[in-house]
Amino acid sequence: MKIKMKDGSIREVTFDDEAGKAAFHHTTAHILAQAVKRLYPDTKCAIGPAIKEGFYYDFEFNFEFSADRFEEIEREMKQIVKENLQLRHFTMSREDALAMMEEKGEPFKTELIQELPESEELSFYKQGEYVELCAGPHLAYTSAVKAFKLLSVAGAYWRGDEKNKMLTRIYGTSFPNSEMLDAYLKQIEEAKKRDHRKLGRELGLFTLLEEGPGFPFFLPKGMILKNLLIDYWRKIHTREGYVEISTPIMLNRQLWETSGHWEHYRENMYVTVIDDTDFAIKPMNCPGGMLVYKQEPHSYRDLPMRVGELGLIHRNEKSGTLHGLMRVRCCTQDDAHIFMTKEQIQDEIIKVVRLIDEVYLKFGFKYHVELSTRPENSIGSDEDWEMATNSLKNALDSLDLEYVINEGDGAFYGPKIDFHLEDSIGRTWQCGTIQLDFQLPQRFEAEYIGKDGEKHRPIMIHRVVFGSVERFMGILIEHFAGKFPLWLSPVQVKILAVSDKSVDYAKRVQEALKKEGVRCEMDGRDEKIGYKIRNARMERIPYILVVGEKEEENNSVSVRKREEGDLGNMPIHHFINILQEEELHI
RNA sequence: GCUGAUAUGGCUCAGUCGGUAGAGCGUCGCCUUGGUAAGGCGGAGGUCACGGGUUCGAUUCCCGUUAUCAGCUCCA
Repeated sequence: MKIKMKDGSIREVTFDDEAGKAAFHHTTAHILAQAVKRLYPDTKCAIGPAIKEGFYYDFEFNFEFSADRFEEIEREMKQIVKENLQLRHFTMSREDALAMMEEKGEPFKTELIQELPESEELSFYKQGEYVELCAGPHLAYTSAVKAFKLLSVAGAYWRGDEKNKMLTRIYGTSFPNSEMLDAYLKQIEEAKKRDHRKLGRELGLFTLLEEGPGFPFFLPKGMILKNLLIDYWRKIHTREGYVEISTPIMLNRQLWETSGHWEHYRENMYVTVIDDTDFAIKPMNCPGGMLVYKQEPHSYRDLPMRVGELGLIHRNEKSGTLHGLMRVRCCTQDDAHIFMTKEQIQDEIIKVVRLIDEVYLKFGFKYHVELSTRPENSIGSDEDWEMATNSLKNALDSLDLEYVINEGDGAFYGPKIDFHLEDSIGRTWQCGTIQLDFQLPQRFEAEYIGKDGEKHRPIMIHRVVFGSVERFMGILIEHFAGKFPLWLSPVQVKILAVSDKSVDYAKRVQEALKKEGVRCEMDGRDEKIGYKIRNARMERIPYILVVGEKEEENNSVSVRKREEGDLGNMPIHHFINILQEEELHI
């Protein structure tokens, strides 16, 4: 297909090219806006870009808009596609453009034009009666958009600022043919089946109740999973030279004033009063960690000190942001604070990046990295911020890691490297983070004695690998669709007795497996074997053992593997070997 | 927090244009002793999220609250 560039040139692209796909979606957004203007002429148009899997367009309607109107709009869009309008590019002077948008009554467009550089000729695209301020590129004709669908409607702030008016955003997607559209819609449906909230209920992992919005309850099987993740975490952190501490959940106001949280994070903190003194439930572990560091004097020989803490933190997150285990009000951070000298910064950051990479690789996660720089609401000197930011940059560069820069998104005390993981429908969630902090050691007057016998100020890294155990579990559940690797499965083996004649034998098999540390359950219910298999399959158990009179005769088990199906009959010890070869425990 | 939508047994959902509700799965009991994805019969289980209002009467209509869902803003 052909697309028209801003300079008037024509390029041949395909839907598989990022640029081609974006132009395709973007053109569909224009078709949507044109249809909306035809149907509801008083509607104001804001912006309508292409996004990863489609497009959206923000409108201001003068009536209450709902998805009931999608059908009507889609019909008009089909008409526009059928009309096969040519998309024509042209430029206009600023004055003419302003006059035109004034005349058309498009205040958002007027605002956009006013902010574009004065000298520049403004780029427009026109299809039929519809004209749009737009840098393009676009498809040459509307008829190329053979298949599209409006997907959802939601509010969105004008220019992404919550102080601005809220507009109505319509999301949709489009493809060169209806087969591709159907395949996409089907894929979305499939992905929804992996939603950790749904699987969490089905597999009995966790629950969220109205009694505690954002405060998850972990059920026995979810607790096994959580504890296994923590076991793994402890194992690798011990190997990497970390020690572990635990600090109180609640500490007095004075501490939070010292750390700066009282001033910078107050609205997210739960506060209570004890003996007339304000106490805050910790939203972060660092101040407690600082107090531990200060318990005794330190020598440069002690550094770097890597101090881990699986800290239970509470944050008053806005109600509309809560999302299953991904966004909660109470979670366990797999935190650690590393105290070190300036010379050790680079090395330590590299070590942490490598550790995070190792862990994500272990689970087969794809991730992307962002470097977040100084925010507006920050503390500390320009020099410190520059040095901290450069240290992070240098570490990433020396590891040859790709990253994007997230301007102004750092913590109030320092810049950070963030690791983002994808959920089942492609939303990304920040998990691991490495934050460099010069401020807290100063505020707490942390010290170490140098080689020169003088007192020096250590530098601090805050870092998490999982991020929060809860969010990581959410990602994990969706990534594996509940089919966890053997070592992580809450139930590794389920033994099914063919009939109640074999229940005693099934129990003996269970005992034998338990001796090897296998987490196994036995289903001795008065049900047919096909039914029990179906049940165990739906529970995503890695190995199912069918045992009946035949097996009892020769002390064997019939093995059914989650991914491969029936493996046939074998002696119990042979089955145990199979488990051990597959990584039964970490 | 904002915009919109939703809230009916443990789960997934019907339903009532206003006259206090139904299915499948699950659960319990009985029958069945069954060999690799659902055997049969029967029983129990619901203040229709919560609080107001309108009405002779509200699960149904209206208002408010809470929670959930999608997105925005914010964030691990």
